Amino acid sequence: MPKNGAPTRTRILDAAEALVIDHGYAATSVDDVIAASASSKGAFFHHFASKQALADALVERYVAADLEMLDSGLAAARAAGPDPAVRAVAFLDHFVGLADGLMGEQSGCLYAAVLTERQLLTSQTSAPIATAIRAWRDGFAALLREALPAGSPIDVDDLADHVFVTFEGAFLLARSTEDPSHLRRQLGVLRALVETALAAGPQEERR
Amino acid sequence: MPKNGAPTRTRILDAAEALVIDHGYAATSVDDVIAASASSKGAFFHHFASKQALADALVERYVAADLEMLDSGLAAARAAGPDPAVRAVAFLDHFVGLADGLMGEQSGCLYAAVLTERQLLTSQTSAPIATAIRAWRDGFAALLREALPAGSPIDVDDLADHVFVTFEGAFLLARSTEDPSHLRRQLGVLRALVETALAAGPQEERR
DNA sequence: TCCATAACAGACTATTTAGTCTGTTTTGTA
DNA sequence: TACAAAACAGACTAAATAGTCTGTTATGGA
Repeated sequence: MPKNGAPTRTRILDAAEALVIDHGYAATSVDDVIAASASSKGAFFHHFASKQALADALVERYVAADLEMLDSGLAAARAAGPDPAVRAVAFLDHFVGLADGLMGEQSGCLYAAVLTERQLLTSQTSAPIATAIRAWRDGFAALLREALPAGSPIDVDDLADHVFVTFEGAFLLARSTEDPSHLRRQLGVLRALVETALAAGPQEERR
Repeated sequence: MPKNGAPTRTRILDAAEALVIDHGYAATSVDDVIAASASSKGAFFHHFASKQALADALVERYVAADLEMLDSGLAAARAAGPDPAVRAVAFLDHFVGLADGLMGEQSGCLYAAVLTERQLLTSQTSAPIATAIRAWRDGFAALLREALPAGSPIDVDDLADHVFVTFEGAFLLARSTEDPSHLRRQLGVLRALVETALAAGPQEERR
């Protein structure tokens, strides 16, 4: 029996992730997670010291996957050619293409669930999320810095943060309207707006 | 004593709103609300039949205030002059101006708290939120329809929804970074992007 | 001037919840 | 081939939680 506990741990994490994204952390009881993962009290507290430790592990795994998704976008941008504006738009296009697939699996984001509950904000559980947000900003800002016309009134870091803002806002919009296509549509809006902003010539040459 | 229970009811709603926005609905106990509002079990269940009924009243009041804020933006747009593009940008400018004030009072949005918990989504509590989102979309879309250049690839409804998306995304960003200025900054980004998109001539005349 | 009732106050209860504790079953390993 | 320990299984517990119930008090209308 003690050959390998990893599959059980993964089953618990999978069930907990789905439940927390859908119901929220406080509204998800340990017994709910146990039932959904077909495990037991013993199994749960063998793998996680507390419900808090589950939250930590959940966020850690989710952030790792998120950073991989960021990297795939940065790779797509580099593969789009040498032009900075084309690269920046390709970065956004990459996620427009992924959007429907992301919403198919589970129609929500763990970040939103964690960030709306103070008990998770104060307990270092959310610290990796702040790191991920920073990575998305820095990654896209590097692409934008070379692409934005000189004299643009738009702050590069703020525009880079707008990718995260669009993701999270679109997840909430999709939940309220029960229309999962909103993630793709909102990322498409951002793509179109950024493309126009990058196409606009240097501000001082506008007539 | 039974002169008027409205002040007590308001105190309970005020305390509950702050707690739910900060901690989430499930993480806020009725006893927490009672303590924060300096009332009692008797007072609470005299004014609200259940915790669920509190959530309903909370959302109803919040939506009413939100729709008033929308109207103030539409009024500001009309007051900005006859030019459709100027009006649309003035609408966004209005909220850029309000942003820091909104974050000062309480650094979060009830919508995000409600939309992340399934139990509130299934119980009609969140229905007024969907109505409010629709009102924001329709209100801003009407302004945009006249202002967007012919042949723009951007869907008017989706761009209109992006205001809600920016608000909610920015609230989450602000909570993660503990920097309340993000609401103003992200609304500023949206304003600048929309201004550029509206300034871009009709798509078929671009060279 | 009553007195029905709105507006509370607070003890009490049934259920839920996170976490504990005692066992049991397999292994990898000495 | 013992055997220490990982990997569970599940009964049990103390605290928290939503909601109830019995009072009490002060009005405003008949």
